[in-house]
Amino acid sequence: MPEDLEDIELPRSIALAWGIAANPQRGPKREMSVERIVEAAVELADAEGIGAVSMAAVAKRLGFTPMSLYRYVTAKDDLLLLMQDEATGVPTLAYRDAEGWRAKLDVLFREQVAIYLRHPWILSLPITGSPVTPNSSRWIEAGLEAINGLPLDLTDQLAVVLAVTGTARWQGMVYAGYDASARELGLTSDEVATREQRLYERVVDADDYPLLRALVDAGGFVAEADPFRFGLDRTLDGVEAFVTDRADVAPPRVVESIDDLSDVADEKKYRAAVKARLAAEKDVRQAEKALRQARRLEEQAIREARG
Amino acid sequence: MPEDLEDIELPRSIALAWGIAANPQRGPKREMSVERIVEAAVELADAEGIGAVSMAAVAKRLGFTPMSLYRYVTAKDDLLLLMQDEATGVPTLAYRDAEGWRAKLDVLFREQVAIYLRHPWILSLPITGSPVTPNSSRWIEAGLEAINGLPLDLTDQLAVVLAVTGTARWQGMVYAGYDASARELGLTSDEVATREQRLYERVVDADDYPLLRALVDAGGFVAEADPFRFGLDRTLDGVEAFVTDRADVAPPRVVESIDDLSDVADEKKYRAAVKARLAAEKDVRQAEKALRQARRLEEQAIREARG
DNA sequence: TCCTTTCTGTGTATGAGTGAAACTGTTTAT
DNA sequence: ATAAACAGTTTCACTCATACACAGAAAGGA
Repeated sequence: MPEDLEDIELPRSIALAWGIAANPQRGPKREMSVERIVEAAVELADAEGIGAVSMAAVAKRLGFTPMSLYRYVTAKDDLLLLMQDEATGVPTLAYRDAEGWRAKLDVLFREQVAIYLRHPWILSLPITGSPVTPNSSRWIEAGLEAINGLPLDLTDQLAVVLAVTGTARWQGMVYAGYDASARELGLTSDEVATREQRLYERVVDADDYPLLRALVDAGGFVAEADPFRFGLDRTLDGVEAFVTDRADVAPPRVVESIDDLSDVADEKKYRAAVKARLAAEKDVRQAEKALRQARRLEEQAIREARG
Repeated sequence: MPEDLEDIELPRSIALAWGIAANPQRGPKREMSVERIVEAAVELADAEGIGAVSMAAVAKRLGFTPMSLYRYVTAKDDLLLLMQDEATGVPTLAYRDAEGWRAKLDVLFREQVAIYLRHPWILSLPITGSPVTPNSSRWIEAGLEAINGLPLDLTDQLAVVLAVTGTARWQGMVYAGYDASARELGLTSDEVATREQRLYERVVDADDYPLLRALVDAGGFVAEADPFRFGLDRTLDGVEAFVTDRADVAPPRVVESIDDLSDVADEKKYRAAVKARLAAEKDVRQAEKALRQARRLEEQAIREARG
């Protein structure tokens, strides 16, 4: 590891995001502020897309000349990072009211997707590792809180949070893509899906793509089912199975339990309670699964009775 | 649904991608070709990033003037779509040799990640729904083939394929982001991770982000574990559990079986299905009740352990 | 009080990008 | 043979990020 890694200069953009950048003491009064600039840029991006965000356009919206912005932001990339953090915002507290880690993660997931739909341009910004910004960090924190207490070691916890984030981002990309096409073509989202279905029908032949062709013929791209819902549910199923397996071996790690619970007599009772809860959650999942299956069978029976 | 959706004009870019664009009959011989242009553009993007891909730069690489490209490609966006399809390529046949659907999906997953690392600029192109291009379609086809025979209906099959694709894309984004930072800063990937770790250490405080801070202190961002591996494994676990549950009831659906569904009208079966569904709903309610009880017990145990 | 330093917002300039339109010369169908 | 269709070029109008020099404003030190 080289020397300079041990004491890194904070990049100006990150310092700005955390509000710990040095502010000038002398000179004329500032007429703008980083916050106002970022706000204006976000409004612009929301309204007309990220392509409309030029230094000149942002400055014009604020009533200043383009170059004046560079007194606040060192480069456009800085501005984009700050925009990302601003638009990402923080999770609401709704996830705390949700019962169980699955429901909590689900709330966080849906809020993230909603954000990507509200600010789709976030998805077109270049990613550089995980953004070390305050609001992004809050989402990670919330995700960790949602699964806190599960018998997962720290890297696995991060992996679960990342999986949810990634799924949200993926769904956001696809849906925002539909929205963008819709706006561009002047159609509704459904019509765009229909259009895509038609394109596939026109272009995918059964010789080269037998399975895809079957899927297209069955109307797979205009189905009302939400494929991302399914994917996330399976992922969480997998996590659930994983922690249920480990609940027997590894003790659950609640954040307070790190120092509080280890030396208490009732720890055994506590562990048993957690295990019971996990088992109960699994029971619920299984019962719900059985219910879904029963519903499918019923629908199939209806079709058969009609046909 | 509007009229024009019923018979859509193929967008020129998509027609080009499928090689079914009308070629001119008269006039001077063409000196270039769409393929050569796309190839040159991809080479440029691989070498110097998508930012280096300007019409002028591509033309220069081919020894022509910038405007000449517009005889082959209607706009830069077209070129970008074609580049994406070209760089995406097709899956190798390795997945066919893998045993079992999980291994097959895993091969496809890793190949996709590798592609994103080889052509990271793909990830910065705007997504418009799913790209209706030949190579993208081949990946979907391969994914469907990998899970063909599992007791999943078509929309769920698509959901599984999409989940794997999304995870690959997500991993690609994060890793390519690290690569990009590494190149930009002249560091190795490990050093970039260390740098990020240091930034988090500097900036995340334990009051606002207790769990994230604990993760950072434990070196969670320089851990050698692969969080994406974990996520994908859990997702596939979930899919496996899902199909195992359904295997008892639903017959496996191979592609040929699509049209020989039972067309028997059976009212008795339908009534039984409804009854089963009602029973299942009751089970869910009971399981949820037990879960609530278990949660209460757990909270009580926590309080006792603390007090 | 006055001067120096530091900072603000502005004006101007540069190099690079997309792409429209008009132009010259070539090939093919009729 | 002739006209239509086309290839590649040239020129032009526009937008963009940002470097640099400037005039004036605020604060600190003499």
